[in-house]
Amino acid sequence: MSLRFIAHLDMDAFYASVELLRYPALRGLPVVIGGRRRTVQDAAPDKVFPPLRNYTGRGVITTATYEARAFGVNSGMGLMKAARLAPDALLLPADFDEYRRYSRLFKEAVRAVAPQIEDRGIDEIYVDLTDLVMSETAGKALDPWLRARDVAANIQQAVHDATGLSCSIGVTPNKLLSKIASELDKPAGLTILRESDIVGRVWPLAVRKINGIGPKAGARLETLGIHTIGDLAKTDPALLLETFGRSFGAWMHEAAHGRDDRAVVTYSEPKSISRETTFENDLHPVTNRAQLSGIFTELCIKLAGDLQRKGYAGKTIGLKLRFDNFKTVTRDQTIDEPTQDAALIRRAAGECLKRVPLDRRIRLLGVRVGALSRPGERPAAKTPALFE
DNA sequence: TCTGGGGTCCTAGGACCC
DNA sequence: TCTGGGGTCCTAGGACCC
Repeated sequence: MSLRFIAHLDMDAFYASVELLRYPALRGLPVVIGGRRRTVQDAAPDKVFPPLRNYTGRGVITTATYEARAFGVNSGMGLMKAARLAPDALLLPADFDEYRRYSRLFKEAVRAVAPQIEDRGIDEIYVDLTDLVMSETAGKALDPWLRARDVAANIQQAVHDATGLSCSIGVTPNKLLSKIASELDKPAGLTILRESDIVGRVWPLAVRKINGIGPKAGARLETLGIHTIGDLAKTDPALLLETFGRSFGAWMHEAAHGRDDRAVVTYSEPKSISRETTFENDLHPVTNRAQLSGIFTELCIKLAGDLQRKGYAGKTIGLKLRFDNFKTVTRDQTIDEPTQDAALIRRAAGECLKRVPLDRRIRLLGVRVGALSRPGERPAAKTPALFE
């Protein structure tokens, strides 16, 4: 594949930064976002947000300001644990509508500068800058990497103008490296990595910095004595294939050498839509049957609403249960026709539930619809030819 | 005092068809 | 009775990501 210029843009402490725009007095203080969702009461002008120390419940941190992160708290951490580390940090409820609004704003601002965008969730995107960079430098004695840096700086400025928020950008020849690069100089960083920088800048990093190597694979690599990306790059590929399987092992080897030819995908259809909820207290399938049933039906109604609003129907209905020991089971069932109807979803999910042994308390219940199609279109109608 | 909610992708076995 | 080689769909679980 010929040389590309791929950017990864990551908003800095996104949810927390949006809240600081609304509550500038909190700037400079340790603040975490998490727990329950924002309610109308939270909008009161004299609203005082409580310190973490008094928190009870099952919430986790979705974002923390850099001042809060200094106490060792981070995304995904239980709020109870975070309260021990940073008792004086302020806890704000999450306001996803507002974050989505800012998400649209920053993406529009980027699109005005560079239109080839791949969505990676609410606060990050990949941007393919290749055409922009090449059209300006082709046939001229300009270093395309300097041009790429200028474009990235323009994007950061455009995002700040549109939202008042900062972001960090990495620009490299591919998505894998750009994802790593954007993290190297947060917040408000702009990091350029060329192929010749891999050994010096990427190899010293922990293997977990590779997007796709998570807690499990990271731990297994540790036991093999492989700590850094450089260690991984120098590992005999045969050992990786043996330990992690043909596909994953080969991918790891390529990733460690900074090789990745995935395209920036500017549009994709959703594969599934789901709703799930964790209860404040674990519920017993017999004793709390009525309550569970009510929550179950409500999830199906919300899910049906999501499907209708987004214009999808699906024919694989899935159920998810998490028990008090955190063990998770799923069941699914494919029905004859795609649906977006709450009652039909509820019925199919109810059938799934009958196939799960219920001998423990339940902490989470979820419903999912997959095999999506747009109603009106048949899902790739397969009319089997009779004689073939 | 553990561990949210919404997703994607991969693997693997079995059914079923040609 | 034993022996094939695909291909697709369905289901369950798990790793991983934001």
